[in-house]
Amino acid sequence: MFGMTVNEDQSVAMLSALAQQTRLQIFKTLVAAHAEVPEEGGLAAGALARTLDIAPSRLSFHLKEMLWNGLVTSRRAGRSVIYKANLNAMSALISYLLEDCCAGACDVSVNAAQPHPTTRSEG
Amino acid sequence: MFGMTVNEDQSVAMLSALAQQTRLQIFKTLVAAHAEVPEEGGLAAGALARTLDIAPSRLSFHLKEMLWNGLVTSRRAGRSVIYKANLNAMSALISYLLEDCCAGACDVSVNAAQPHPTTRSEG
DNA sequence: AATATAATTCAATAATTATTGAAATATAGA
DNA sequence: TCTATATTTCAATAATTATTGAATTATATT
Repeated sequence: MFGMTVNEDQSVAMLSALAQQTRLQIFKTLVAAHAEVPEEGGLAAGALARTLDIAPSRLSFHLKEMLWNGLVTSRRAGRSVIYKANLNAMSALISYLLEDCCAGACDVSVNAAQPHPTTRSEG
Repeated sequence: MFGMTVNEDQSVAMLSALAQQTRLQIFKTLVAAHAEVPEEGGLAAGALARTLDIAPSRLSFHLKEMLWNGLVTSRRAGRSVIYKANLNAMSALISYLLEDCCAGACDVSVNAAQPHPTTRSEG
């Protein structure tokens, strides 16, 4: 019913995960390949590495960084490992910034682009 | 009329500024002392240092980090330097996360606490 | 000018984070 | 089992960021 929440330490960890160009790009790329359905959507590590043109070990390092704080999830599919953005975690972080950090004083005009029709509503 | 916007590099810089416990606490403390009126609100460096119980040089280091990316502003008042949270910058960052990073797919239930009545509306 | 207060800068060091390429692990298919 | 593909781990190193205390700069008061 209610979304997840995060505390200060978790927020710092998630912010750290996003505060790096490569990782922010990883997240954006995963969002573009997102699907709400649990076992669908996301991108294989290899595909990500090719898209971002970075070495596999480097990608692995950054994905691990994002995995442990819950910003992404992973599942194995054959010999590939599929990574997927965790939008609930991201929402929780943004809620933290809005509520705990800004005490509601930050007016964010939510004229954000509507979510993609096919990836709508929680599973 | 419209709020400011930030690009990817600026977002990474601002995220880095927030991705550190001391700096996140600095920001929170400044938000608590915020006022919309331009030359009012904020906290002197010394007061901040005492509140957070950290060495002046350490505080200075972190404030500088937050100054250059616009997350806080400063003004001199006598021999004190008053630092103030820049909520417009924070709003811009959150908008970036919501729109550019999550492509609008992040539904943040804005049941955030209403802003403090005395600190409401833009100057 | 001399003194006190407030804050910043600086140098030294410590701690953390990022990159690279080689080696290891896991899975699939011949 | 052998081989190929996909990914992760590891060690070495580089780069960045954080902390400390002393010195400096800026402002105000006497």
